[in-house]
Amino acid sequence: MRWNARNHPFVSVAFVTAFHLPHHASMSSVRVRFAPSPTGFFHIGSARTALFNWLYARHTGGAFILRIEDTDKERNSEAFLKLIYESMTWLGLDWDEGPNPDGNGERGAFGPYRQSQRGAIYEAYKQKLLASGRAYEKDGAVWFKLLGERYRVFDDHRKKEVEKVKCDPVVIDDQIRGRVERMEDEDFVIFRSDGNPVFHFVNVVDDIEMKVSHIIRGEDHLSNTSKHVRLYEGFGVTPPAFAHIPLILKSPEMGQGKMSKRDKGALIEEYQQRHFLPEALVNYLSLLGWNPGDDREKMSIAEIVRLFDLPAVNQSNAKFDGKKLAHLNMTYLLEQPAETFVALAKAFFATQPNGAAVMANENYFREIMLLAQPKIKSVDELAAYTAYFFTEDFVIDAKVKEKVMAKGDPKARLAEIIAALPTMDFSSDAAIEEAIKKLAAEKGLGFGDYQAVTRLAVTGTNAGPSITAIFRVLGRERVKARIERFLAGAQP
RNA sequence: GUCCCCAUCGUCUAGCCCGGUUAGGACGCCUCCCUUUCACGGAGAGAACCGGGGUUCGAAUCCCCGUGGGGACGCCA
Repeated sequence: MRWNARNHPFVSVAFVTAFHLPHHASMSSVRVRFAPSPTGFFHIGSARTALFNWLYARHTGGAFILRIEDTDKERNSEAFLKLIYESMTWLGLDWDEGPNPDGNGERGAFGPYRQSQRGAIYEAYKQKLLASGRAYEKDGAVWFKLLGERYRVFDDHRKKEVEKVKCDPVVIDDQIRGRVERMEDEDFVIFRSDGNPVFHFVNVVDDIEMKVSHIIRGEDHLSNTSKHVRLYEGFGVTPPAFAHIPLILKSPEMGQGKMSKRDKGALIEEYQQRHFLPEALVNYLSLLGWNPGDDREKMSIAEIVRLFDLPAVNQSNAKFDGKKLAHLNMTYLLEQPAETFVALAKAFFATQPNGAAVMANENYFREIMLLAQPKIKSVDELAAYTAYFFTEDFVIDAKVKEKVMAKGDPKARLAEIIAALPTMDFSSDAAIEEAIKKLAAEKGLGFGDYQAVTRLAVTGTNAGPSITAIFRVLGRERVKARIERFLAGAQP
């Protein structure tokens, strides 16, 4: 089915209602939550789920809750917890309720927001089920009891006999997928024999207690939803709206299946370290499984917030494309004001081993960064792209050298440049250009005959800012020294 | 194996609900232009309706069956 729930008759009323809702209306009853568990690195799939929840909350003027699902004592870690706060903050996904971003204390009227601190609540809900006969103890664990006739059957997959319950299928009216039916026909554990509640149980209890109105989560949870709906029924509570968003899959060159933590580009931390612009990442992520319904791609966060809605979310999984993300990052970089870009560059070089040396001369640094701004796709490319400005110890690209030296008499051109250098006007790019053009004209040559070889000698590459800008910034003496050294063949 | 979800260029997608398009855009790739290299920018090329049946004058669009992809089947979350 290629058309989506935007057109689904069941949700069309909800769509119209949401559409006419004033943005950031204070009276919105929408409450959504992002509920990660601090058991691993914060990856792109989690970020996208968080983003869609955040977007929906901001679009409707509802509340965005961060709840920490730290019931797995074995695998939790404080470091991963901190990473959740940091990554979300970096992405600009601020939450209205939940632990404070610095990890000290929390905000919101429905806390505590860490499941590890909600034991008493879970216990009370367990007692409710026990008292109403919807839960029972077996093998030291507590099980949720389905209603219906029981029978036993051999399960091929699990290689054992299991007890099944005859009951009606659970019907889920998903905001994105429409009507989904699924059979839930086995009792399931809600408290482990070690006394700890399991995910399905705490998830539902918390969503009830925190008055969550829309559960927006990955499609991998769609098959859990039938369990959750049965639990809501068991508590006598109407389930919230569900919206299962498509998954992010590996790109074809990465292989098959869901994007996993081991895949290149899967971790938010990675983009943070590479100094990607968070707004570019957010823009890209928003386009994975959603679009504004027209050809717009580059959008400000505010615009995405305004346009985003659940029925417009796609139903099919999307493959991750690092190239498109890089392109988007470049377009954002291109439009940064000079001061902002220089600040970005400073933040990046502050993390580099030679950063202090590179930034030693403020004006020199600034000029070079601005020369590089229109040329790079991400800030972390600055190190390699501008390296030869900050060291005499740069390498000559062998392949480029071979190519450049093969044509004409490049050594003669270099000698001519050296000869012209002492009287060359270095006051502006235009003056340098004029001088080189004059030299070329005298020899019956063109600017290009000097450009490539000079660039090779002075920078070691065939890519970079204009050669005139390089001359001016480097200064007469360094240009001369570099060309002389190149002619002497002293470099590797 | 069982159940659930999904299916338009290599990739992200528009079009599908409400049948009639030269099937549109973007990334990537290629060519050309601009140009002082490399980028940017501009122009263009190439590139898709998974297959088969139906329904219909007419199907990417509606229905069915395959196939393919993804997910779930834990005292993980």
